Amino acid sequence: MFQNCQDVVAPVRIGDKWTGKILVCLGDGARRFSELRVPLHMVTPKVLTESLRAMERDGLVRRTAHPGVPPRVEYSLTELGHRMREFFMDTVCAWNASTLPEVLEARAAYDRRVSA
Amino acid sequence: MFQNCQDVVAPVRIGDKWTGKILVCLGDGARRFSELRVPLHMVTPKVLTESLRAMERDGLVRRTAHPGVPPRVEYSLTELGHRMREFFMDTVCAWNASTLPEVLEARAAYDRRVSA
DNA sequence: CAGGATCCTTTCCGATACTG
DNA sequence: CAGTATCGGAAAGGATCCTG
Repeated sequence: MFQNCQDVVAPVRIGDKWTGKILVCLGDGARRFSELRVPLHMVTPKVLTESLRAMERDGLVRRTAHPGVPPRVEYSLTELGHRMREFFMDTVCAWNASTLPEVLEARAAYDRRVSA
Repeated sequence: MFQNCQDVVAPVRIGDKWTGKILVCLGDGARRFSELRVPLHMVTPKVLTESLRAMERDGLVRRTAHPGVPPRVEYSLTELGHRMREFFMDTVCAWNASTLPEVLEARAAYDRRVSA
């Protein structure tokens, strides 16, 4: 799902470590807190909360708490969040992917030089 | 010079803290190590070296050492570096700038809500 | 002049445990 | 379930001093 956005090599980043992936995960609909943790490799609740709070503050994400027990909270993208996701996927990830071969080759060449 | 790329609020980032600014500074020609430090608010040599090394390794920057005493080292953008700079300025910074008002308003509204 | 070496602070992030 | 609280390690970034 994140083939084009692997943070291992991507030089262009958005928000913190999880912001981009959260945008993608929420791209096709609302998700609950626990549902989000799965595609995010079981990121700890603390960190996920921090990322979601920041995104909510920036107007990218909307938090909807359904009353009752057990609690049920859903996160979804705002209109700005959707635009941010499009920009991230179509522009940033696309550009990262397109330049990746050049960067990798440059790194290999550099490493060859310094180790020599 | 960095009006559209202020890292205070920019959600989209490139490389480390100084990468974007270095790209811009080298945009209109080669610069020496010390020359680079000025527009970068006297970033310490250690950090600047780290950033430049990473950019050199990624094939964004070319390092040219002119022999003699005192030493003279010039940094310039590679072709990939120029393309990266264009992408950064025209696409990333432009997008940051265009969404900035919305983000700031969202933040203000959020802060008003939580402090209330 | 162009950095390398050291030390230190800050920030990010993960692990674990607990709660309404 | 959806978090919060606390702790600890790792990494980023900066201050200061030193060197070819």
